[in-house]
Amino acid sequence: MKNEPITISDIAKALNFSSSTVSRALRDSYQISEATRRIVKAYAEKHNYHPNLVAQSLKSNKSKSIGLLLCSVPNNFFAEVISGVESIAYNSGYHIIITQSHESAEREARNLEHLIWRSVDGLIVSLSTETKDMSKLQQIHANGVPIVFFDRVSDCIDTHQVVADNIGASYNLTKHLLEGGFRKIAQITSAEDMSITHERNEGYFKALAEFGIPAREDYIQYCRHGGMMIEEIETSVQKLLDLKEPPDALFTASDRITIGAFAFLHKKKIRIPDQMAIAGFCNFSSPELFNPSLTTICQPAFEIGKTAAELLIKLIESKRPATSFEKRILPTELIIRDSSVKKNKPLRLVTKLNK
Amino acid sequence: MKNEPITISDIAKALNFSSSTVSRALRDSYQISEATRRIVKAYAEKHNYHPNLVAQSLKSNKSKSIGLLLCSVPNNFFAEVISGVESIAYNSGYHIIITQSHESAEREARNLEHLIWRSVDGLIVSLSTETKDMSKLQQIHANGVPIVFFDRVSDCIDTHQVVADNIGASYNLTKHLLEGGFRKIAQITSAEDMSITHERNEGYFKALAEFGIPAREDYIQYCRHGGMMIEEIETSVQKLLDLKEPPDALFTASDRITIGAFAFLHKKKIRIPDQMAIAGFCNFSSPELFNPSLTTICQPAFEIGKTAAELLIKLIESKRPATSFEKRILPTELIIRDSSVKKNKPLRLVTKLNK
DNA sequence: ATGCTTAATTTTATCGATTCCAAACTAGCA
DNA sequence: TGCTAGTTTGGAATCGATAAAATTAAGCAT
Repeated sequence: MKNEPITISDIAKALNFSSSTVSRALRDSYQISEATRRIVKAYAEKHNYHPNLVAQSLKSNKSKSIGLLLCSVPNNFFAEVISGVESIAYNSGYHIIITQSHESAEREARNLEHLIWRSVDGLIVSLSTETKDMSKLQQIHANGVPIVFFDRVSDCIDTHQVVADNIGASYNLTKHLLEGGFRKIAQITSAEDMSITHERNEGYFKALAEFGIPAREDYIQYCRHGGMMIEEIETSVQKLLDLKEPPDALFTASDRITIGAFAFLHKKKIRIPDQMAIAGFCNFSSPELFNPSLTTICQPAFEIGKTAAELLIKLIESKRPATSFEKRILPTELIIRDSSVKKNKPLRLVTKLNK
Repeated sequence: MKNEPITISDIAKALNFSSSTVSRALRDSYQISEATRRIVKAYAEKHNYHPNLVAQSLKSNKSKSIGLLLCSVPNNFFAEVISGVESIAYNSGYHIIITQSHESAEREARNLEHLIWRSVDGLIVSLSTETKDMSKLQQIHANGVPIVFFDRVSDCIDTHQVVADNIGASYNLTKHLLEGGFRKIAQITSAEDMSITHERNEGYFKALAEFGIPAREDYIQYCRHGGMMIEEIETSVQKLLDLKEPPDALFTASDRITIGAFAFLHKKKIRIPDQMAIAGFCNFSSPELFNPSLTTICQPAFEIGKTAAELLIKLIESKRPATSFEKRILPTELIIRDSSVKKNKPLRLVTKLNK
């Protein structure tokens, strides 16, 4: 039961019209008689005609595809972002092309090139921890390819940004630890010069300042590779443990770092939260099942993906180039569990924090 | 610094050649003089020429893209599969188009249609739990689109299959429970008529039989939606708990079911493993951090993705249609942790099982 | 000088859809 | 009857790359 797709010229031949008439009829052009339109459409329907998207792309110079540049697919945060992007893109007739940088700037550049060859109509980008040189992305943007940043954003390019409320989230988490009686709160975070690192630092400092606690430089550990390699996380925790005055609580500022540090404390048989409390950003599933259950900040990853896709598609489809851009800041959720609450004062509550 | 991509005819005009000469020179055709070839290539290199893939697609009727049909991206197993597929596809010049069925047969059919309009060169498919009607897929296959199945496969179409060693894995896990002294082992598994369900049942029955233990029908709970909705998992566990003779161990036959059942036991304050042992398939990260640490079967998801992509690309690029197909069965890893070991006999070991 | 072979390049058609331009036909009106 | 305006359709070019067919140029033997 061969069923080769039929083309406009097949229809034209069959009905004895010219292909331009058929094309116009199918697209409801104003200059086609009602009768012709009906005949053509009926035939197309009956023979299951669908336009050849490749040919349309060539003609229109639009590929109806969106390039996604992110670190890693098997990472709950990014997987949910992808799902969010897909949900919007699918309904608007776009498909998405996913590339992974694995936190390598070089791989990121290659992926970018690849996506441009694929002639994507726009890009949704979360920068790698290594990225320093923004010139390639700037050039692409200058050439008219719309870009929307999410999560790890950059101000080097004037465009939309979609992020979680990083400042608010880390402020609230740090405050929660302070209110719980912890005073020596260390932070393990991503590479030093990323947007999310700055923002998460800001909230952390703000909460400390409010409690009159001076921020100690040796209480902040940066993971240059964002926790891609487990060693850098373990080294960071170990450094903190080895301090003359080790911290009593850890604020871990990314998914991988949270899990890695938690696992390392386990391995070292350090009692949580008695010897060391721990809480941090984490979109991994089921932190409530951990031992002890883990206090986390959960980012609205699906929403971030949806929002980024909506903004990008609007950019792509708008007649004239946009001139004003927005930074969408989405609320996070702090879920307090056992890992950050001293045993003598059991507490278990869920707070939803909006910016 | 506008930098519009240049085309073959741009080069042709600039160098005073015809476009076919340029095309052939770039493709190292035999009938082009060495001198011309060098001039053209130098110019192309200098002006950063890259062929327009859309035009190539239209001409060659190859899109250099692979359609991926799976349940859900934010699911560690599938996310790792995607990553594996991407790693191979990227190096072979293919890009992947991902669609999610969310376990809905109707959505699956729509996605399939969408992928065909996109004129993908081949499909990598894991069926939804709902899928009954294979006719659409069969028709697509009959029309010459190569397909490779993974995980949830079907024999309705004669093609390659890539799966984990489901029989071996569930045999080994059941045997482990039996050797640990458990005798009333229930299974919570996916929809009844899926390949993976059959295979996982087979291993479970085989181990029971070896120990002379009759399989009880009321000890097998099927989740029609594969655990998509948490209620069906909770209902299944509750039914087992409500039995006159409730089981003493649970074998959970999919990622979501494992996590869902574990969480439900937690919620019901059932002591694991004293009151109820639990162990099952799970590709989620860090089950060793759970309370108690969770015995799991981990599937080689990344490898499954890689293998499926390799087989598919071979099918796509082979001159004549393949006539013989293989079923690749990849080894799983059983990691025994506390959730399946009675307290009085502590044990902690890692076994790697090959088929 | 003529014919024949081979090498190098150009011309032209093609993939499928779209669109500019022109042609054909129908009404309406002086 | 003739002319204009409006409606409907066909022809041809286009997007960029490719390939079959045609052309040109050069080399060599008779």
